[in-house]
Amino acid sequence: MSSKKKSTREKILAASLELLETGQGNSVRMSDIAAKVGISRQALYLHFRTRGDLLIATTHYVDELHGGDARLVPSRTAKTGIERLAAFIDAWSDFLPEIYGIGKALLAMRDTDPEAAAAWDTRMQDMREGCEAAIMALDRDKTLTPAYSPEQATDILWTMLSLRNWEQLTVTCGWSRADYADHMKSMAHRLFVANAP
Amino acid sequence: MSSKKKSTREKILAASLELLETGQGNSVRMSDIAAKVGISRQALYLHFRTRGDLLIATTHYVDELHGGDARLVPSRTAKTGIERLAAFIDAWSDFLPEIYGIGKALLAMRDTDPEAAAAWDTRMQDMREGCEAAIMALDRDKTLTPAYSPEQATDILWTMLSLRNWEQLTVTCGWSRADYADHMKSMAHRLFVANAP
DNA sequence: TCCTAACTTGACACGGTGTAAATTGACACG
DNA sequence: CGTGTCAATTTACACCGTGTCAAGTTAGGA
Repeated sequence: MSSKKKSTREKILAASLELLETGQGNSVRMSDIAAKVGISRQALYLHFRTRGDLLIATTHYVDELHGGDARLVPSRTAKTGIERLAAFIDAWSDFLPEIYGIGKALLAMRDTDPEAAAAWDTRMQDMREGCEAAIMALDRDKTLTPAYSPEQATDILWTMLSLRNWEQLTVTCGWSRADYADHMKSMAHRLFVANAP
Repeated sequence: MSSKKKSTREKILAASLELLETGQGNSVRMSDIAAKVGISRQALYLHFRTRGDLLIATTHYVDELHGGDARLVPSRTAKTGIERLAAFIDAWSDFLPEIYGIGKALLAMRDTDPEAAAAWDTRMQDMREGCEAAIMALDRDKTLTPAYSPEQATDILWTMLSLRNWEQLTVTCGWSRADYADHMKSMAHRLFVANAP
């Protein structure tokens, strides 16, 4: 933003993101990133303690690039709970493809790197709050189905919207991004809105 | 079954399964399995070419133990599509916990081991056929919602019932197995049955 | 000019997988 | 009884990716 010539640190983050974005997930190696930046593998360790650190920093970089919270604003200004739910799903549908690669990488490290797991978990926890807010808005409007408690409904919505499900539906089942967004909204409506048509 | 003293191969498979069942997934090493059996790590390679092979063989071992297809029989004998859908979800809910560990391990190897990926994929493809059959039964009864095509409905049901979703709902959200089965049935009903109450 | 920070090269330790060769021990068969 | 075979053993090593370390280079600023 400020300086025209990017710092090495930024170049590393950009390269890391670019490699991750192709969906290679965990198979992106330190040497791949170094090669892409045009520096030695060891130089990466001058900027990031471990691979996990670099991946975590990359997620922050993504937030910075794409304005993180800002994109959820429309969902917060929605009038009804039903509109809020739809707006939230739309915003999330746009965001998901951008964090696909990095998410895959962090998820793959879950078992071995607690820090990476924590980084991903806080992100998903933030997202869960959005789910909860939408469900609560429905509840306030008395349009939440009595079939589930607000907490259960939040669990379900949160799970439905997971990165893995997005991957399965788009990559494996071949759904377009529009299909994904439309059907998720339709599903959420059928699942959570009382007396849905 | 036949011989009282298990062959080393069987002992290996049993040990592998037992370690995997604790949900450690990919972090189960060859040396762990060897130690559990009480043989040397290298001896494992006399029975299985690679770690991937061993994991794949372990999935077949699970099938053998738990009768694979047999448990889906009730769902095939259901009278109505609605009953069939519920019976299928019940059967799957019982099966899921048994393949959790091995599934996690195979999924973790997806990116690096094509054979392991293929082994898991065929399994999931079989399961998808069950989803499809249930959806088709609804369609035949004219009780499938017009909101989704049979294929889309199959995609959705298949995704809903994924191992990852089961993991998130039970492990992370703390649902009991009964909660899982009940809510999945309820969700499927709301999503797929026309004019669901 | 000299200092410093960033980066380089080269070497190495560690952990995990997989390969190879020589050895032991048990058991069956002629 | 010997002999062959088969399972399993030990030891040693190659490969790969991460992470560390030491010593040398280069560019820019005081």
